[in-house]
Amino acid sequence: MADPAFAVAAVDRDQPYLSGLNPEQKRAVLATEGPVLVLAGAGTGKTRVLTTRLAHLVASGKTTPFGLLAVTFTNKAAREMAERVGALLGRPTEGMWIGTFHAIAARILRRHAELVGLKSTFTILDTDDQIRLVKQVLEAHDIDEKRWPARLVLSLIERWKDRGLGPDMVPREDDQSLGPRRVVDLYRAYQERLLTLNAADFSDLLLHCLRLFTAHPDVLGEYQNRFRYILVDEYQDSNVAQHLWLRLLAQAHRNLACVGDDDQSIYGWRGAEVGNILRFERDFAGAEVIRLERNYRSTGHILGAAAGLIAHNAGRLGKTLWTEGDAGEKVTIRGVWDETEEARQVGEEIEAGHRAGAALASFAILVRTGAQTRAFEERLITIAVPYRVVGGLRFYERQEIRDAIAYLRVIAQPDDDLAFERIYNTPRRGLGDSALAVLHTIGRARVCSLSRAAEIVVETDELSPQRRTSLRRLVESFRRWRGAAESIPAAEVAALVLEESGYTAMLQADKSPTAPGRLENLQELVRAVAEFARLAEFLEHVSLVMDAATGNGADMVNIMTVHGAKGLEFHTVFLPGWEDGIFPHQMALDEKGNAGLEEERRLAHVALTRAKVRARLYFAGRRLVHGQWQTNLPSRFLAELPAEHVERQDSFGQTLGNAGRPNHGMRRGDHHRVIAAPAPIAYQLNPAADGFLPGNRVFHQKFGYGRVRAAEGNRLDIVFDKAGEKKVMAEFVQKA
DNA sequence: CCACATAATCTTTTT
DNA sequence: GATTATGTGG
Repeated sequence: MADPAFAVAAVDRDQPYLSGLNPEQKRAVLATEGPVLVLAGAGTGKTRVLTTRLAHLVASGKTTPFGLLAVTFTNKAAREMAERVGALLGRPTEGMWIGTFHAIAARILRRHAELVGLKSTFTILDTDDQIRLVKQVLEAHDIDEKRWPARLVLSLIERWKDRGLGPDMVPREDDQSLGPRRVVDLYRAYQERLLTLNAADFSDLLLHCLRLFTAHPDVLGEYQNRFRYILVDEYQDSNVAQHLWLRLLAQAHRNLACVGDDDQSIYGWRGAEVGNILRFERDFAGAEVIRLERNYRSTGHILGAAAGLIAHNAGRLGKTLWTEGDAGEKVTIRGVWDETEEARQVGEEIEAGHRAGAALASFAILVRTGAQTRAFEERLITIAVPYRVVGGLRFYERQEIRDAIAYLRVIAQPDDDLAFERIYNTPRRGLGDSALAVLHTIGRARVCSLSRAAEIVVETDELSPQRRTSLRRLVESFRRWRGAAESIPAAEVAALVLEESGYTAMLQADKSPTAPGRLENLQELVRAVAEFARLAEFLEHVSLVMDAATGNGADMVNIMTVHGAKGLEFHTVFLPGWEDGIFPHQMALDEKGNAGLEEERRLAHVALTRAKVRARLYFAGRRLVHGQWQTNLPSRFLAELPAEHVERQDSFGQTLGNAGRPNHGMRRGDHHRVIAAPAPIAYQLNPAADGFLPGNRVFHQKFGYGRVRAAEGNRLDIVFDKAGEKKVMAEFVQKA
């Protein structure tokens, strides 16, 4: 069964790729059969183990690349893994499935979409689309958005989805009432809407897969047989749905290796379930557990500080990182007056280090929240030190990029109403809410997309002449662009669309300082499209590979959130804002109590272990938050760092011991007592749309009374008493 | 329907 | 402080 070429490699008993691995790492590579859990602490060579293991499975002839599935959380991790495995094997990883949970689930789903009620061309929605969809659902159910913001409702829905629960599986006690409705009702409506839009959100990729696998054992069997060996990275970040998905896929061969670190689980707010990793041995009977504890990254003091901190968490699997390296410098703590001083001190140290010959890229400033980057950016600009903000505003999330993509989506997927709504009046073409309402009415009546409704309505007199002309131009443009998409390369289509839609012209006319940058971004988008032959392929890439061009190799200081820094390492790490309320963040404390605090502590642990040689912690006495001064106490985490590994370096001399300080977190959002609103006054459609005959007297909301001259299906030719002859949809008139 | 002004809410982290 | 919802006048 194995490819002979690989069998030859298996004869090579040397297995040179194993050299240089420590005993535990080697065990993790060679334990190929049965369930395996590799607990890999920070800096213990996890990636190396993962890639070597994959290479070993192939080189030893246990399977061909075809039988391998490697799952990661980020696209970056997937790319790196593919590259490194390819390098180890000396050949491309063709046939091997390496990708994120979502990308792999999408790939499977595209093949069997019909079995779950989707067309294989389904669109993958981003958060923006999701919010707009929830808003529509809220509106349709007449729920006050002030009391129940779309974001909140969506997060409730997402939490269920993360747990693998469809609308019919939600336990009643988990549901909440929103006045006349329950959240589950909205969830159900939301899912129905997604199906009619032929769309899936991110979580759906997995949920639909789960349904597919359970309802169609033959399909499941196909994948079970194929994937002889399954490998999962960052297992501590997996949610319940992902866990179920893996379990189904691994059932046949039971060769499932999960690599992770419970101490680095920092995505609980996104539905990640630490329990997955804590329960692994119970879920997969006979699992072998391997601990990687030897750290190759950080000095002794840094590891000691991190270990002392994380020891305050209960419910760990327990690992102790150790190193043979030097103790190095102690971790420093500095109290500063405010965030300006904080930024100034960091800036000075970077400048001094750089003068002494250190590369700028060896410095990282890791913040708890994105808003904290500003002070540092301002400071670094002032002292002319180049920096990059990693993961800030991502390329594909910029407004102009999403607009452009929305155009492409409507071309490739005429049913994509959300994309259509986004751009049908961008740039301005005199089409507002009222015109949109007409399209919606037709869309509902005819069970068709807005795009299609637009095509229909321009043949009638439903809209005022200016608006009809405007809409007709748009409809004709889309027709033309769709034709073009058949014959010319995708990138040319994109360029054509931006030009002909007037989008480029709109930005050129825009005098705001951001406009030139936006135009450049659009050019970059066209370049990105050029890497794909077909528009659909590009769109798939966009929705799944949301990470932007990672800053080129230029020598710059790195500024990013701690979340964004996971998996990275730097010589010197600055950790500002270690204050209660900031880090740990108040919201984490308020919403999830002790569990939230523990997750924050793991986050702090991740932050510290990014440093190879030097870690500098800061806390400020006061700080401008939302334009208001806020005074904070030093983070309780500071007091948890073992004294022998840290050094105070300021003259404030405040004590850091503040353990046991009660947390009187204020609860936000007092959303009880929802007032029942009256039923909506819906525009009543004439249910008997057909059946109009020439000569019938009819009444129209806008045009008044008239007489049918000709009828063709739903399209009527009516001579109105006052308004004259008009073409009108039957849905809009009543028999008089 | 659009442009401009004012008001409110926001920021925890992201595939 | 900045983005976004709402209101007013053309």
